[in-house]
Amino acid sequence: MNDDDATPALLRAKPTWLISQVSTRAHRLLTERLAAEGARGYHFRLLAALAEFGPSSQASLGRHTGMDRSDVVAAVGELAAQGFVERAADAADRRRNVVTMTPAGAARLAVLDRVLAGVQDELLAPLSGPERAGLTRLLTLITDG
Amino acid sequence: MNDDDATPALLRAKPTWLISQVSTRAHRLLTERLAAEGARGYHFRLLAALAEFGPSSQASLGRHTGMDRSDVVAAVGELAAQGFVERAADAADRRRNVVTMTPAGAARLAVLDRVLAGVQDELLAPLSGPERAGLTRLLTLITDG
DNA sequence: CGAATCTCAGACGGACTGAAATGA
DNA sequence: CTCATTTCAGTCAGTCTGAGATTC
Repeated sequence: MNDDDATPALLRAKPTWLISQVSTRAHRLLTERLAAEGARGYHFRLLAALAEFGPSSQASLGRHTGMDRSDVVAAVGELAAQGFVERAADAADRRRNVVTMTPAGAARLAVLDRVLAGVQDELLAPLSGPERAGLTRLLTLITDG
Repeated sequence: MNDDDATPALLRAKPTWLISQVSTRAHRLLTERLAAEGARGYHFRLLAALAEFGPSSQASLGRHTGMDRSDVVAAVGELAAQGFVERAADAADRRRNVVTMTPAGAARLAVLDRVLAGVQDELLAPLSGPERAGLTRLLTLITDG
């Protein structure tokens, strides 16, 4: 009963299994490291989108980040409460709430980006530099294909 | 509002993001294709463990498949109701339920393994043969490292 | 009118914890 | 007594659906 944690070969051989294993570990790492900063993955996603695309409606943020409309509402509320973004009615289209990143939000994004970079290093520790680039390339082929 | 589904570069560059994207797609494919056979991922995992390690206690199956003890109970119940496994008290250690795969279960495993092979092909369609082998190698390095 | 947006309220399956009962 | 096993109950965060109100 000591070798009881071995995975069946039928499972270990499947790329989908490996991906799901790695993804679970990545998600755990990410959640832990961000929680230590009092943040969640949604916060980084939203701030990154605001930094790249500028002030946006909440619906647009949802599309850019792959988040559900309901979850955008909640996460933007959290970021607003911390002073990292501001919510304001759009004068031109009053259906919309325009979300804008504050200077504090930009600083926050920089901090979280460093946390995320650390997570990449932890996760990919067994891989060399070229191997990491190769992995990124293959994964990108899949998501773009 | 047409290029509204672009992902921020800060996100796209992170291996953890790519892995999570690919994992989500893999999970969706897997769930769909297995549902078309009236099966779930847990069923394949359990049958594969039984095929490789022989009759096992439920706790042991949980360790082999990375499943939670509660979920093993439920999934074994489903497989038993379909006649693919049998549950019997262990004469030697009566705390245990020994789970045994039936001939029908072995046939079921073969069917599900073919379904899973098809899912790999769908997911990795953009990759060449050597690229698929390379991806598997890198992912294995991460999980074993 | 149809379509898009914001918001809340709850569903839904997956991962997990606690605890009780049984027996080694 | 301590530990492992089975089982049920229930928690918990993440994802998503429905519906309503508003505005284009």
